[in-house]
Amino acid sequence: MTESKPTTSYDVAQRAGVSQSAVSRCFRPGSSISPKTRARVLAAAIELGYHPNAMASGLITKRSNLVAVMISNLTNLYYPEVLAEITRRLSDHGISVLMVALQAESDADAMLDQVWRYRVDGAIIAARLSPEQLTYFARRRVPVVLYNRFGEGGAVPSVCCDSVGGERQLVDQLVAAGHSVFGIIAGPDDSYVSQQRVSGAQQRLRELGRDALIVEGAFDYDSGAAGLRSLMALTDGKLDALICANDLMAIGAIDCARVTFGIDVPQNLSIVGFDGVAPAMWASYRLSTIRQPVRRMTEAAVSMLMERIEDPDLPPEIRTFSGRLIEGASARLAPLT
Amino acid sequence: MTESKPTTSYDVAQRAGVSQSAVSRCFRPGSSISPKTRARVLAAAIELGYHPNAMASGLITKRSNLVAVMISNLTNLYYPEVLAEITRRLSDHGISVLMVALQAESDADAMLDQVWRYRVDGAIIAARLSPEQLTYFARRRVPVVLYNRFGEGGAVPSVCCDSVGGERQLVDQLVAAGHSVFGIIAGPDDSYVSQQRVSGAQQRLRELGRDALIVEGAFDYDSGAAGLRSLMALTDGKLDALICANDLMAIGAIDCARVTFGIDVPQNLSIVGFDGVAPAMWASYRLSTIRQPVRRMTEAAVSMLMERIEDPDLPPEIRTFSGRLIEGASARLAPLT
DNA sequence: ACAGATTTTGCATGCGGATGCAACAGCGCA
DNA sequence: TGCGCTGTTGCATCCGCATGCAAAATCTGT
Repeated sequence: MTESKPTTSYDVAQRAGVSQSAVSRCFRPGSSISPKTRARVLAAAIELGYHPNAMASGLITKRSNLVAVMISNLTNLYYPEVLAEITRRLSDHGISVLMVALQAESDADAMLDQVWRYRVDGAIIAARLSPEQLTYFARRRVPVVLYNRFGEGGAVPSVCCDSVGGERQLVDQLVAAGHSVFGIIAGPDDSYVSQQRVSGAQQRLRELGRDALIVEGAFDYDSGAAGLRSLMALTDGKLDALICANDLMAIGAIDCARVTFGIDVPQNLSIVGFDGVAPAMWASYRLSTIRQPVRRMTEAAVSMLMERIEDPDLPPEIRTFSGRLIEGASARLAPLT
Repeated sequence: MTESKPTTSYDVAQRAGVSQSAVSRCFRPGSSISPKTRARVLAAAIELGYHPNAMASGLITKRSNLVAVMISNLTNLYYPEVLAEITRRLSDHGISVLMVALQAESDADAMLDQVWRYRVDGAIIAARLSPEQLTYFARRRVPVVLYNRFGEGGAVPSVCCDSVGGERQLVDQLVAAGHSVFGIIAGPDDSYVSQQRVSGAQQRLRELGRDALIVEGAFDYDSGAAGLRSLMALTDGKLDALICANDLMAIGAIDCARVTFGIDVPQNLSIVGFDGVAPAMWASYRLSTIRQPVRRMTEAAVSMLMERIEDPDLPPEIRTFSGRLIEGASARLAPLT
């Protein structure tokens, strides 16, 4: 019962009494094949457990039906959901995912080597790549969609959540609720997402005549706690409203506020985040945050990519989605009148 | 600057003034090639931006250098870490990951079709597959390593965390600390992991002359809360010690205990989990749990798989790793004397 | 029933690279 | 200088499937 040699289209052809071409055409939609032969071939294929060899067909069609999904920090709580969604949607298009998990930025080149070797049809990138690395995709005419990031001068198709708008909303409501001493915990300073969110918040605060102290974090739990400690020191304990560049840091900050400082959140300190990850909804936190519309964003990313795989000459396009404010219970918010 | 046609080994050969074979040998370790030609070829390759076509080489060597990583519920908090580790380790072996995210069990067959088409060299499976589906791997002689699950009668190589031992440890310490009314929130009843953990705990409780009420959950936050409510009702509020089949449910239970019932954890109710996910360490929870040694387990999974890719006739083997008890602060524990 | 219009089918070839084999170069030593 | 030996190189071929083209089969209408 141990079939040693994988079956080829020739085996199936022989079994069905047709030519190899006929077998090939059965598995290629749009080819001219009569229903009768088709049935015979399919029967033989099932009987022999035949599955077309994607490498052989890719070699000749120049379509691998592979898309690289590049994600930097998978442990970010936010990305697993994105990954799952993207994978599912791509497979609806008959496309498989070549997973690329970047650890350090340093190994991006080594990982890209893999990507080139497999002649992926496209890539969805939620990782920090250098402009040169992005240029390579263009040079090789491999369509790319960036996820929550922009390419140089908007020259690369992107799907983004409107960070600026989201932060403005948060700031508006924090200000309207009467907060006075604002702090911001940013992400790593080389992160687009962080830059967007921080400058969005900062700008709106200025417009409303407020100011904020900013400390840098690393998008993780610990740096939320550390950030809060810094800000408490800097403000002499008067910190009133804390804006975190993502949920994970907000959660870290909430815990730190309660445990380390014994502060009541949101009574004495309002904390807001960004992303809308699952733990943000947990009863201990009920984080006030902006939830990214992951479904719609992944749907857009995948369809934009597919369009560009069909027609590589489509112009770049940036689709921005508004997040939804989750009121939560970690901040005193008031609608801006 | 837009290179329309991807460069082939022939292009490189011509540029370097050698034969195509020479180019091929430069990229295939162990081939006989002189340092001089090698240097010339590599220079030409870089100049032309050449990367060997993995589909073409896979076609002839019958090695795709792809491994399928199949994961069912990526949103499980535990798996992203596993995925990241596995991906990293595989890429150290020059192997890329074909990501397969199962949503419903129903679409496993459709996903497997992709796996067969790409002629993956092996698979690491952290998803529920039917015995027949596993048999297909064997029939096609595709090595497989199961992650935290077993095949029929131990016939498939597996890497597991010692659920039974871990649960025994937890139970021992709970009993030693004087708890009396035990409850267990299990996972879905078709989950191996859940079966192991629950029966491990249950068995040890019996050995120590105790008993436990069991309710079923779904491994997620909400079912932790729901499970606690059920158990509180069943025990008339006398529940004393709660054993959850994973951390996520334990976290849900803790929140529910505090918020819904106003119970002090661990003063009036001890709650323990299993896995050691990141949120379990957060200050709001400080969950008492068993941490799976993810590093060692993924390392084992990858090396077992690689060995079997080299030699498909290696006998199946099951490697079990002990988890480490994290004392946390969600349960009153006492070392068993 | 037959010419013409329309599928359906098989043949032959090529995608890009790996590899056995034979030809070849370089080297040491007598 | 010449012989044998080790180490390189090129040639030809094949991996499994897709596809243009021409031949064969089927259908159409009269």
